[in-house]
Amino acid sequence: MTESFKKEIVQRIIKNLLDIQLLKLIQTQPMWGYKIKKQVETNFEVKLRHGALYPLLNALEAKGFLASQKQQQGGRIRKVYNITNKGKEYVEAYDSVLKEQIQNKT
Amino acid sequence: MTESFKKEIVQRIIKNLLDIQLLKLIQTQPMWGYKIKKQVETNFEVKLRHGALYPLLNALEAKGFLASQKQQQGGRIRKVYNITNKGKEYVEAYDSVLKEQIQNKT
DNA sequence: TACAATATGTCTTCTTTCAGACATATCTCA
DNA sequence: TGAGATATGTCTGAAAGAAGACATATTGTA
Repeated sequence: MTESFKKEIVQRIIKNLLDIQLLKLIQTQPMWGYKIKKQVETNFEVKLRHGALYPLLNALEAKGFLASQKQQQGGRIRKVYNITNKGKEYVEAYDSVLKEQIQNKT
Repeated sequence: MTESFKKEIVQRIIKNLLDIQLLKLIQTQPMWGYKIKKQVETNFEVKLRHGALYPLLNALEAKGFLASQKQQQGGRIRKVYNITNKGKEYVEAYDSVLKEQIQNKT
C-alpha cells in the first residue's frame, strides 16, 4: 500500500513541481532537453511530453534559473542548459521547505 | 531572495498538496473544517477558501483517509475529523518521498 | 437587535492546464 | 533508402481547477 502511495506522490510532485526536479537534475550535470526527458522518464517512471518540457525549459531560462548554450555537433544542434546561482538558490529553498515539512515545524 | 523563494514554494505546496497538509494537521489533533481553515491560514500565511476546503475534506473521508463524527454543542454542529490508518500511511509515504528528494536518491 | 464570527455546504463562471497534434531537421543502422 | 531515434519547437481543443457567489443556521457581543 505504502509503495503505491509513494508512486502516486512522486507522480504528483513531478506534475506540480516539475521545474524544481529539472533544476535538480541539471544541477548534477548540464543537460539538453531530449536527455532530460529520457532521464526523468527512467528516474521517476513517468511520461514526460516534449510539448510540455521545452516551453518549461525556455520559461526557466527566461526567469534566470537556467542558462543555455547551443552546441553544434555536425548539423545537429543541442541546447545545453546550466543551472544559474538563482536556480541553485531556488533548489536550496525547496530543500529547506521539505526539511520543515518532515520536521513539522510548519 | 531565498526567503521569498521559500514563501513561494510553500504556497505551491499548499496549493498542489493541500490534502496532505490537512492530513498532517489533523494527525496532530482531531479538528473540524472551520478550525482547519484558520490553522492553515495562520500557519502558512495563505488564504484558504471554505468553498475549496469542505469538498476536499469530504473527498478525503470518501477515500478513507479521514473519518468524521458530528459533535453537537447547543444548536451548533461541528464535523470533527480524525485521521485513519490509511491516512497515516499516506503521510508516511509523503515524508518518505521528501526524504528521497532531499537526499537526491530519486 | 444588529453585526461579526462560527460552521458547513453547493454551484456556476472563469481561467489555467494538459494531451496530443502539427511542424521540421539530422543521424544511425539495417 | 527507409525507419526509428535524436532534437527542438508551436498550437489548439478539451478537461480540470479555482474564485467567488449563493445558501443557511447558530453564537457571541456591542
